[in-house]
Amino acid sequence: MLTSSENEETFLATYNKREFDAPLMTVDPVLFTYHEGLLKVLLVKRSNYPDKGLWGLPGGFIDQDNDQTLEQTALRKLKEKTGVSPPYLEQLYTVGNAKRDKRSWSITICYTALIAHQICEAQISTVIDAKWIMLDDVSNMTLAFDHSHIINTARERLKQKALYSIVPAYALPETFTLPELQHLHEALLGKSIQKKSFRRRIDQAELLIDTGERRSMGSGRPAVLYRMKKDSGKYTFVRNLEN
Amino acid sequence: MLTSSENEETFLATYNKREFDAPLMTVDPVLFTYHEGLLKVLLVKRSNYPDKGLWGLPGGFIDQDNDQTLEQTALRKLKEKTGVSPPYLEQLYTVGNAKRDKRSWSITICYTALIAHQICEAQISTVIDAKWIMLDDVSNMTLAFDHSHIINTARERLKQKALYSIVPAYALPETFTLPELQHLHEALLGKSIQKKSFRRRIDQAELLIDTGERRSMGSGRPAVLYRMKKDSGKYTFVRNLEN
DNA sequence: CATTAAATATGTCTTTAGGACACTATTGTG
DNA sequence: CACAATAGTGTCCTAAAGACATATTTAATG
Repeated sequence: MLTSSENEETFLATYNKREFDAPLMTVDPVLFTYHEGLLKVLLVKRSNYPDKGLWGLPGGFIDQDNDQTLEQTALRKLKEKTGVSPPYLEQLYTVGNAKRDKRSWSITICYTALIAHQICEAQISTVIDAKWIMLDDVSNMTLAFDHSHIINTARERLKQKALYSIVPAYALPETFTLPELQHLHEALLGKSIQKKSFRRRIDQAELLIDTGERRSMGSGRPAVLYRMKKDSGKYTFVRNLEN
Repeated sequence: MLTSSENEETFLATYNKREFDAPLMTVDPVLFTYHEGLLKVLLVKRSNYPDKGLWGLPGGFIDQDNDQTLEQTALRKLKEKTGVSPPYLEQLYTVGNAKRDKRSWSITICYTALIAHQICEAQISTVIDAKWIMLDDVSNMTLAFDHSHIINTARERLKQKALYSIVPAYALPETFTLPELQHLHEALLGKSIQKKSFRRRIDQAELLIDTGERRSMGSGRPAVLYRMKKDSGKYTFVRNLEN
């Protein structure tokens, strides 16, 4: 196909013949948050064929008239459900094959997104078709399409990031304490971290700003509240080799 | 769209109306090799509208009748040009926006691929529309679409991999020497590496098999030929933190 | 055949940074 | 005021990379 078209008119004539079997094209963001010591992911209940009634990712089709980029599609779909745009959005990977959707060949571009629970709590609690689901419960649910697999991949990638960056901090409120961040990392890694090592690495990388304020969690010494240096665009706190 | 379709028939009726403006969908592999101390990338001369006559990536449209997955599309396109399937193929990222192709909204799923130069030298030299281009020359060329940017991204990702893995070794023949591998890594990183550190890390990770053979490059002590442990599926040679 | 040049390979000391864990600091509570 | 609970630090140990000198093995040369 398209072997002999040499100008736009010829191309369009040829291409339109192909469109009858153009693949399904969607964008699927995996939005994580961290609240009350638990990792959660945003799911929505499907109202259409196929897999109607099942829970799945808050994705959808690209709106070619209004979305200029794939990221805009991801943000638009998230805003529909949460009311806001997440501060962190990064492309995860793209799945495309003939089997994942019973309708036809199907492609979805997946994103990992992070947001503070408090920012969208109000909006989400008003709609009945969107919910935060504990990540540990997701493995026991039957989700639409291959969304379980996509969520696992996103979680695995976020786990890797927890080893060398403070990207997970975007799942926390704007200000947060180091113990909070450490617990989030421990939840992602599935094991405890040496407090001293964790703090040392973050200190040396100069990724956080001391707000001067403190927060007390009941009894015990209050923890210092930090804020991310967002201007730097730098998240990693382990050295590069061979520098 | 698709808000009220509840079964396959309704869906198809609705979906077919959308197809007139379905986005363009392509797969674009960036195939690297390393030969005579130089990094090279495979480019093909476009024979069709748009950007006819410009060089670009050896990509193309998904063949829904024959490709079962996106990887199969990538491999098929590479095989058309090189005659073989590369031993390393990994998804890079997906670009999708309204501007990258003058025809319409366009999406391309990009892959990084690596292959030994000798394996496809014969086939490539027979066709006039495919060529190995030195990576350093690519920045001075005007390529089709946003292919320059895609190649830069692929190179940057491969550079990162050179810091902690021996994935670049797939750009070498099946057996290779450690000095060869080091020079390849140095070409990717753009600076010299401490020989001892490099060898120590690779030794400890046990990623290579000593073939027992040696290869002499003119004068000087011959270097031991190694082969990758392919069964292990393990490429990284730096420790994980918090293990 | 001895010497040298060139390349591969290793020995070893230094430096850096994370692991372990004891210790100090600051709060609320009975 | 003692004590529990949580936050944060001091310090020694260990692992691994950096730096660089040294040894090894080959081809080339006179």
